[in-house]
Amino acid sequence: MPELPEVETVRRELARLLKGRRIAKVEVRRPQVVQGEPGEFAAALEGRSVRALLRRGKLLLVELSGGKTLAVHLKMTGQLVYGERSERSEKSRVVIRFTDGTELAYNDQRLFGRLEAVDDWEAMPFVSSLGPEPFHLTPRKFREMLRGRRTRIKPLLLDQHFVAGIGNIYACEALFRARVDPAKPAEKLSDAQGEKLFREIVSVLREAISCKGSSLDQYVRARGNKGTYGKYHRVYGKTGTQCRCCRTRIVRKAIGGRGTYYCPSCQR
DNA sequence: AATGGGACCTGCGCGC
DNA sequence: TGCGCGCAGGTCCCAT
Repeated sequence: MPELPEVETVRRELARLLKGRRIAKVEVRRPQVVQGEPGEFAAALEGRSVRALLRRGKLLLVELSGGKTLAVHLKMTGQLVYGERSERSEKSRVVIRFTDGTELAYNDQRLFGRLEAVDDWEAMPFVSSLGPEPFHLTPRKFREMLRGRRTRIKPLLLDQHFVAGIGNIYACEALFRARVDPAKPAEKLSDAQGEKLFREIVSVLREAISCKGSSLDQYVRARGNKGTYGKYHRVYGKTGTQCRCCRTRIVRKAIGGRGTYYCPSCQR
């Protein structure tokens, strides 16, 4: 799923749905998706109430009473779905039941995602290694961050140590909109290109959030419904369709091992 | 420092 | 119809 816009959507929706609810019981059906001993994981959460929902990059944080936080990384196919007991599926790997009988299910087809109960989420190694949030940067700062970076721009955008929250879809879409070749070394972007790319990153992320994310395969919102940004994708998954600017066919090519969609004629 | 490959998993669509 | 292959929105770890 889940790049910044999808995680942010789930964060906003779960904030309304979960705040104030008290956890009665945590059922770990697949031990490998929780960090540490399942029994300890469950015990750390049970009896606590939901205070707030936060996000850092693609990591979702459920802040609980008594100083604990549930950290959730959805990776490729994780879902957090709130509802009634009957809404569980066979892909529900962890089920968190609240005292009123409603549930938060963690569903995951591929079992890559992780749930962890922590005391200090900001001290998590994953969190302290993250780059800045895109929304906290400016075009000028972003452009300066590209200086001296000889790596190709697209893998750099996907590097969470560089900037947090951008994934494969939004990297491709932002590069297309900025007309930047995904294989171009980052330091070779002109100042204008660097700033343009940053503005396109921010606008594509904002537009995707306002559409509640892109539901291509597994990603769903907090009540199980889909995000609609996929219909606005200009290149991602669009191999063979015509570029909206120049009619050249969009191609897919692996760059840094990841499928990359772009217009070979517009993007320079 | 940067890049490439494999690992972690399941399941879908495609070509033969 | 069935099978094998490639591919999938993420991240980590290792080798070069």
